[in-house]
Amino acid sequence: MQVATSETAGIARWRQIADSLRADIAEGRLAGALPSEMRLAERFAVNRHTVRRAIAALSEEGLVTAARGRGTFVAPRPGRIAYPVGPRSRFSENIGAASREPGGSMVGATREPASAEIAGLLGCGIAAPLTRLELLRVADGAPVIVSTLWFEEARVPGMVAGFAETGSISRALETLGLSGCRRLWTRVSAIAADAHDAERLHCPLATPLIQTTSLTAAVSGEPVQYARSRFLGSRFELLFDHAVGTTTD
Amino acid sequence: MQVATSETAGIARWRQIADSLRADIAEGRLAGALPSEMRLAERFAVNRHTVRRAIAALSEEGLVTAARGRGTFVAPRPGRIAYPVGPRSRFSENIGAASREPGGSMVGATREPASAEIAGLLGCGIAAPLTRLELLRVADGAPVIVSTLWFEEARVPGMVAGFAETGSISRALETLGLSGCRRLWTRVSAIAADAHDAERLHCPLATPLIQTTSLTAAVSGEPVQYARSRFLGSRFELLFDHAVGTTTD
DNA sequence: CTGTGTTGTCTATTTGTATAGACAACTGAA
DNA sequence: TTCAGTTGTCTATACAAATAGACAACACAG
Repeated sequence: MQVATSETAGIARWRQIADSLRADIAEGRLAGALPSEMRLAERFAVNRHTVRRAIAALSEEGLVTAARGRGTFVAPRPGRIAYPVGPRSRFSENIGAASREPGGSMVGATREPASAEIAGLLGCGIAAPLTRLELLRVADGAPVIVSTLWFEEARVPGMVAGFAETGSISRALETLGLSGCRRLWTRVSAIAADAHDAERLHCPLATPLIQTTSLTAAVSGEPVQYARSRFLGSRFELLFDHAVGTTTD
Repeated sequence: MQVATSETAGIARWRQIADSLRADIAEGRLAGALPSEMRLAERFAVNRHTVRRAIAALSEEGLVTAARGRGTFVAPRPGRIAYPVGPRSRFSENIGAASREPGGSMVGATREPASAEIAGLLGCGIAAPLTRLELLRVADGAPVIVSTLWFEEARVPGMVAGFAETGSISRALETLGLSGCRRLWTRVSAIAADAHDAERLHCPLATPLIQTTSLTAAVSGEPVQYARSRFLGSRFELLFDHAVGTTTD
């Protein structure tokens, strides 16, 4: 709720106000009618036009709709999706469980040599040929997750065609005889959306994203997939249940 | 690596460049000497002065040091701390395990009535008196985590004094006969640092933060603590190990 | 020592952001 | 119908950001 008064840290005041209002909407602190432009201008200690600029941005994103004479209203929009993450959690099931329509598509596929990092994780040779897939996941038609997946070609061949045929990574793995794969671990950090991801996710530049990396292994324990995903922070809350005791200690 | 060319989305070009370079540094893609200002200006398709402005910001943050005639260099700085999160993971142990000096202080303590949300989580009455603590955690003297903790006073009395005496939440709980507490679950999202947290964490406004909420229970299963924490995204990577199988499915 | 490369500083201009004022057009309650 | 409240639009000005050019000061290799 605070807007930097003098030093703006390179972020326009209107953008700060838009971000603040967006966060309030995401956290459920703002719903229905927004305070009037004049009220918001007082609250944020800025000129009314600056508030208008912020609201215009939110309107463009579809988060609010303004009506002359009546006010500005938060558009009906689902809150954060509680997204469970575990050894076998899957996008379609999670989204379906949240009563959203899951969907997605492959937006890129390429072949590249394994970097030292990925080689170490997948247990393959440095520079071994990898298949790299770029997936865009949507919920109710809106893009929400961008993922980059890496598979070693020798061990997991034909994933591009497999995904094209089955529309699902786990089903494509199954057709390769790799059923029962499980995620070994997930690492989570937070980043700001760059122009590339912002375009894919239809969000403003520098929107906070949850970034995860994870390693998935076959039943044998052999790593089969390394993935890096970016979730819209305002749309997701990853849920890790410690009830059975995650063995980090 | 892309800077918005025409429409800046309310984020100054210098800020975008600073953010991009900061991310590269955080991900280990940039170390030692940075490309020269002229080279960076070419890469980002901006005037050299704009690059200088970005570097000035990073220099202010202590991420880089510039030397006339020699170039600009990434300051020695630890990468991301892999921070395990589980039922019993604790700040001091995690930071110590990462060979950093843990520290911290209570920066705020207040009493407030339980909101419906917190009442539901802690299993107490709405408007029941809560103790709310604000903690600032540092690693090697640098602030890295801001946490807000809530305890029901009737069940967990005197936490302010307890933390003041012991310097630790878990030890304060132990003096109340609440040993063996465990975290039941952790939820993770990503937010942008507001002016308040930015000041506490000594980071630029809107820096991406990992936000977690978690519920901790006594051995009896009775909830004793609800916490909300904000971690610097560039300094942390939360690690969730699924090896034993987190029961989210 | 010279020349190339790099950062640092200064001046100037253009563009974007923020502020200000005013009025139009619409809404909804009294 | 009137009036207070609200958003929408237009014009104008001040300040910050971005760009441009030039030169100084330093580093380092040949």
